[in-house]
Amino acid sequence: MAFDIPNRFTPEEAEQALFAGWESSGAFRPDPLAKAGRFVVMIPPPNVTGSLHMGHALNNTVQDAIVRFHRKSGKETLWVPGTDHAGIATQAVVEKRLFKEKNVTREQLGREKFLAEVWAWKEQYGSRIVLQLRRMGCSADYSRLKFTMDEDLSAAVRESFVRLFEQGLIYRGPRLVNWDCVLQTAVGDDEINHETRKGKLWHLRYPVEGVPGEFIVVATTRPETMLGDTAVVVHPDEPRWKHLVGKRVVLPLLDRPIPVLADDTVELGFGTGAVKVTPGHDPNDYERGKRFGLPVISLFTDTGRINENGGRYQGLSREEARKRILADLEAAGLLEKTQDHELSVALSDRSGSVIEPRISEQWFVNMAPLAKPAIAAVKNGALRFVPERWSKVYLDWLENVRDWCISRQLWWGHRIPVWYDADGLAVASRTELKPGDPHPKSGKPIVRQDPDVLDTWASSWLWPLATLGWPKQKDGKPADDLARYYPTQFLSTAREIIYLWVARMVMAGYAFADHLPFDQRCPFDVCYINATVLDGQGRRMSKSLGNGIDPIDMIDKYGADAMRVSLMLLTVEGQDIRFSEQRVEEARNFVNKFWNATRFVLQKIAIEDVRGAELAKATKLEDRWILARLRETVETVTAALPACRFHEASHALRRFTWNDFCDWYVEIVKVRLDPAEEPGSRRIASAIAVKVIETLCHLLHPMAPFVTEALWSHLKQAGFVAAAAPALITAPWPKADDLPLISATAAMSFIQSATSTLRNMRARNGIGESTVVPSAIKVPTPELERAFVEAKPWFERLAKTELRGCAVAEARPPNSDSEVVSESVAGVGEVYLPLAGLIDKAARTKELSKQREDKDKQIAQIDAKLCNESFVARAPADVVKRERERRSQLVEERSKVEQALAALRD
RNA sequence: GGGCGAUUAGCUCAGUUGGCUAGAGCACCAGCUCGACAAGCUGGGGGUCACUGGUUCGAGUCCAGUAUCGCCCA
Repeated sequence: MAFDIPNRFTPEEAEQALFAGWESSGAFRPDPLAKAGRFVVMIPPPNVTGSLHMGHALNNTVQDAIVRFHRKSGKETLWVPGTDHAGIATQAVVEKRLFKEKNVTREQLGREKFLAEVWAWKEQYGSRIVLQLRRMGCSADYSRLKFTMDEDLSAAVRESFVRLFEQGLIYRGPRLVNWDCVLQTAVGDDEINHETRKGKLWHLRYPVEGVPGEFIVVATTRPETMLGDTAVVVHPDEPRWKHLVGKRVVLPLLDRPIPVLADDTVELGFGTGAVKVTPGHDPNDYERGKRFGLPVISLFTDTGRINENGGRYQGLSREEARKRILADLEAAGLLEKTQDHELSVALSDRSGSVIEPRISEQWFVNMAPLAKPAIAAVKNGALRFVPERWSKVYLDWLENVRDWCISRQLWWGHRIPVWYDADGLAVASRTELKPGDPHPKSGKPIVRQDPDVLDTWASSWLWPLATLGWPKQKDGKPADDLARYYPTQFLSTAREIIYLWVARMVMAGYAFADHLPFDQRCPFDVCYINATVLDGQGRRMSKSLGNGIDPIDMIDKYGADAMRVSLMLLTVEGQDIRFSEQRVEEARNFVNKFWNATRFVLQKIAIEDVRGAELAKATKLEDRWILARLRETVETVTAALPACRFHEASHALRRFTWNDFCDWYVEIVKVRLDPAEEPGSRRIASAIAVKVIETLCHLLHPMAPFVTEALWSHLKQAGFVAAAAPALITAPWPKADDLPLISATAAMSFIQSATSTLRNMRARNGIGESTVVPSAIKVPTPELERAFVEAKPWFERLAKTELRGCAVAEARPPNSDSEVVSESVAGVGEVYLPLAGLIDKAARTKELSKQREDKDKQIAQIDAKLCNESFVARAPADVVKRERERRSQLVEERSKVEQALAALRD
């Protein structure tokens, strides 16, 4: 016994030490001596308040697999990790906590003290998600860990703002925004969830001016907004109302006359056919208002109460106002009817409150000029999406891009670098201005800084640039990392943020990476869009459903490798995946299978048993076969991994490891690994087993880094690994060409097939596995006759049989069961199992008759093709040839079945 | 309303440019403690490839339409 390792891989004991070993050896840092080019990846920075969910687990498994593959392929590899400050989410978390623990609001604390609290919170809890990435085994360069609120990244944000401001691409103005009345800030479209709710549709009567008793009826789901109506529009062809176009109606309760206008965007025949227009509180009406030049009335305060424009309703909340207004309308006889109605309600992602569209002063970026090069990048191939179809989503958004509201009425975030003098003249500045400093434009004293902060995306769109040091310069040249590692090669992310983040990063690349020629500024070559991880029943994982799976739980239970491998096995390009704990368990079983095969081999042999073996001189069938299969597997995985075909790579590895290596090769050579075996045979079998295992360590390493590193170190410790590399993580990726190109597939698959066939015959004749039975085989070719001479010992062992005869002319022994063995290349043969006892003739006759029927059917199908003149004339010659060969093989199979039937009758 | 995706075994899914008898894992049934592994081994059953047309010598694969489900945008 050369070496012993436990019979189970215990991730909980191994993972931490392996990870520490990688990190302390510097394996995660880029190797400037690497010769095969560079490979750089930016992590999509997770939210600093967050914790790892299955989406992160998948995305980071993908990145780590790709990164590890390229690192092992000899590239200078860098994966930059980090987190973003998630303005609104983080502020909400800290506010809630302060109120709960200290019963203070942020207003009571004041801006400075509150921000100190947020930083304290971040120091304490903000590293959680990064620690979780490390538990997954992510091989990012943690010495370069970045946070969007770091000083250097903040300087980048300020630089980008000032540049755009000076180019006139940033402006401030009143706009309809999504207002969160609880958090009292504008929120982005992406920070909103839409929910279908039951509500009501109220039909309101607006009296026509000067025509007592005549009304226009409008329908609304939000009657309280009527206080802000500035017009009523009807379709020009609407029979009920078209005669009123050009007249005015009197807005009830406020007695304000408003015009009746014709507008062909009103849906004809829908609802009452007339629409009230509230430009201050409805996005569609806002657009309408602009077209007609209507006044915009804002009705609500920051907290969602009716303001001074609401007359006697001032001070009421939205809910109270609705009740009072409906009661007052009803009393005045102006409420025609109330219907039940389903409507879509916009809710704030963070506070859960109903979003109020509201006019407010905000900062915007003029996006159209920035979008142009980002559109061109995809069209000219500088940027490629995988799967390709996502490029359409990207282009659709960019081609219809709207200006970006970048201001948020929050405290946590990058404060807008704009200062005002007493006249309100704004100036953007790279350096901090203080009250009293002269205004760079007017010379008058500065009186205040803009109170707002920037949208978090306004920092994350700079991520690939800012993490590498932009805009810092050294002697007029870009920072070292920026010059060396920008642009990157690969981005892996979720489809939800294709426009929020991906598109904006591309824009920022073209706008700001001015140390490079324009056409080289795209921040990454490939954008891989991940699958969505669904639960076992195909539902999204969500907190409210409680169906989420915590990846850390999976790691605790099954190990990081198992979780990663399960995701790799499930990840088919472009398809969503249904994930469940059972999948992790299956992957764990696979990891353990490989572990145990290695354990077995290492128990049997030592380095002395392998020395001097030359794989290229292997002559035995099983040796040549497994080396050929190994070579194929290296080729498959080496092609599939960098192309993000993770399912293909992982399945090829599982199939080869389990079904070829463990089930056949190891079983076949078990005896040859024994010290009693003839040394030459033992040496070559041992060397091949070690070669397969070592190669599999490399191939599996990107998806299962821990177990492969652990096994490889066992191999190394036992002296089996010659590589100079200190660890598998940086050891060179195997090359298919280093494996001998020899094959024995046809004969091997015939013998494998014969083995299975005999096992099957034993089972159906009720022969237990401990009984060795005699058998005979009729083989199709003299070549197989020879192959069997060599393979006989292991065939007998694997099929638990004593092979009495094996020849082309082998005769059927009397009173025997038989079965056809047919392999497309090797040909048709037959396995005989002489039975001492009785054969169930009736049952067997029935089975064989069914087989004969099947053969007849298949022959008839082929005949139909071959008799078809256009098939013979038009199908490619090799297809026709294959059909002819197949037919003769079937005829032979049929005649063997016929013979078996005849033998039964005797 | 517009766009995208899916529909193949009981379940989850593969299936290259159309071409051998449509595959895998799980589940199921039967057997196995054989000195790597019961997280295992051996054998087995199970499919009208959603439906209707079309193109083609040939369609799970290409085209059109229908149905159902899911996602995104407005």
